[in-house]
Amino acid sequence: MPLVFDKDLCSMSGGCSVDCSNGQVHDDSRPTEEINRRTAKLELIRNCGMDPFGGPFEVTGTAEAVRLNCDEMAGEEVTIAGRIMALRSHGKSTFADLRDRTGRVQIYVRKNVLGDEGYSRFTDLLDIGDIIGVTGKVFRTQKGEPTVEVEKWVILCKALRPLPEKWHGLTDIDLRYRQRYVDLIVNPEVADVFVKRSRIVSFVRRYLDEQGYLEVETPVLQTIAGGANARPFVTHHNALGIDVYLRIATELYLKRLLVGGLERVYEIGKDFRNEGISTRHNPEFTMLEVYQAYGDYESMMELAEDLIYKCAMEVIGTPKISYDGHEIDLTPPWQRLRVWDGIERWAGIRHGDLRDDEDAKAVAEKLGLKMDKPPTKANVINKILDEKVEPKLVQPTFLLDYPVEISPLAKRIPQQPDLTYRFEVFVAGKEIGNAFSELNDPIDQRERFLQQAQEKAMGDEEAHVFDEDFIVALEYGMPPAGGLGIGIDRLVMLLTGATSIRDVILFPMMRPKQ
RNA sequence: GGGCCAUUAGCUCAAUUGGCAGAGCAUCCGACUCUUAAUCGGAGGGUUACAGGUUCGAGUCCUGUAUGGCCCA
Repeated sequence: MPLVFDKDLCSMSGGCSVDCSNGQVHDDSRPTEEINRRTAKLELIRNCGMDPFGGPFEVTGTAEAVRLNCDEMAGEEVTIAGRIMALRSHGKSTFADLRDRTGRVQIYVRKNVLGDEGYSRFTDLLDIGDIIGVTGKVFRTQKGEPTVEVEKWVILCKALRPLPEKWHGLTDIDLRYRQRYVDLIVNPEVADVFVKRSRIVSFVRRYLDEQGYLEVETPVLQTIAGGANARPFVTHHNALGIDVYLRIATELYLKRLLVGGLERVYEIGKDFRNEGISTRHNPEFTMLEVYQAYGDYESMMELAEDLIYKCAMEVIGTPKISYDGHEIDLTPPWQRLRVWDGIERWAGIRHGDLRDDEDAKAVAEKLGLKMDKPPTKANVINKILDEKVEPKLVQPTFLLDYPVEISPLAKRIPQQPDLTYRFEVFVAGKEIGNAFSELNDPIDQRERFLQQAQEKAMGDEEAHVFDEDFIVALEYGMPPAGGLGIGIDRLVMLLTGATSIRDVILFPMMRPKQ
């Protein structure tokens, strides 16, 4: 079907009978009519001596600067660049909204300023979604809107696809995640979340750097995926002819660095766990792990509450946050609650009632727990914490002194050797951190690994793997230390109010279409 | 893994009991030099996610598949 353009434009470009059905790609997934219309304009733009895909362009201002300093800048010439988000044409003049990284600003184009040709080029060649640069004087309209009256303009990139509707934007959740770039263009609050995320990560680095921690990078590809209880992704190294795993934690390598004398190290990076996807889980996620020689889980509690409190102050300016209907105050010191006190309080089970696997079976039955794993002591305790205790921990809470069975890398409490110096941090019922006094006794560590190997043999695919080399490292001597892990995605969720992890990950894992 | 729900124009959504598939925005044509969800007049745009089935007739009912969401495990 032939497209007919404005008569002036056609004469200007020396005849432009554009037939879009001719030689155009037809793909069901493409809005072909609109794409063909816009594609046809590329030639017209070139005929006008412009490059539809532009080149470098120097700006002297931003949308935000014009908006904020409109009156001071009135009459001044400014050059800005951005994407056309809206067009309001009035015949011989047109208003448009231009958006750059700082926000939106209105521009005003008039025929008696640009001339007949300049004006018709603007209206005929440009569409919503195109990126342009403009130069003009700042003024305030009668309605008070800060505006740039365009004297010169240039196209910097022609957009071939139309943007979603201006008012509702893009709401289809599937499309928003798959085409995050469109989401970012039309839903400004999405960009805000990722700006905050960047500030959070940047603050964490600054905070730790200032306290003398060294940022390091340890292997993502590992032959033994340890440091956590989770199933890894498997891949293959061709030259070595071996399977390797994507890491599930950085723990064991960072502790090797403590052996090596680095004393204060941290890593911020991706971990990968081969498990389900939910509002709290993405298969790849960002984890902070920090290790402090000569510290313990007490010093890690101080670190965790201070770091997160100061991070909130830095990024959102207040320790009081609203999250999922809860009003939460991150001001230290945070509540401390021993695991067994929590279990007794909310499940009515006492430490002495759950000593071994036999007790566990009875307890699971008594509480009516639906166990998807064998009802061992470790699994039943985990289940009780998951279902009965953790959801109650709305205000920031350190849950302390975890059973040794579910803490294979944490140091035992000498007076209660079935418990460890380990805590998890909960806010709004969600785990955001995990820490312990690190086990540095190689003999005990070997026993723990053996215990885990037994669990694995009994069918627990998430049990910790045996890592002989790590034990060798411990045999060289690792200073007593505290270690802390904080899920960066969870922290970002908390500080941005996001209830789905996918809202704080730019490109969350999605099943491919078709 | 199980249950429930959703999928209709580029986007956001309607469509009565199974009876002609619609609106707004976007697009195209026309008018308009201070609008801002601009306005006014006109036009085009659909394999109703996909594959089957029931029926005179299916967006609507049934079966299966795909993707997503929520809940449960």
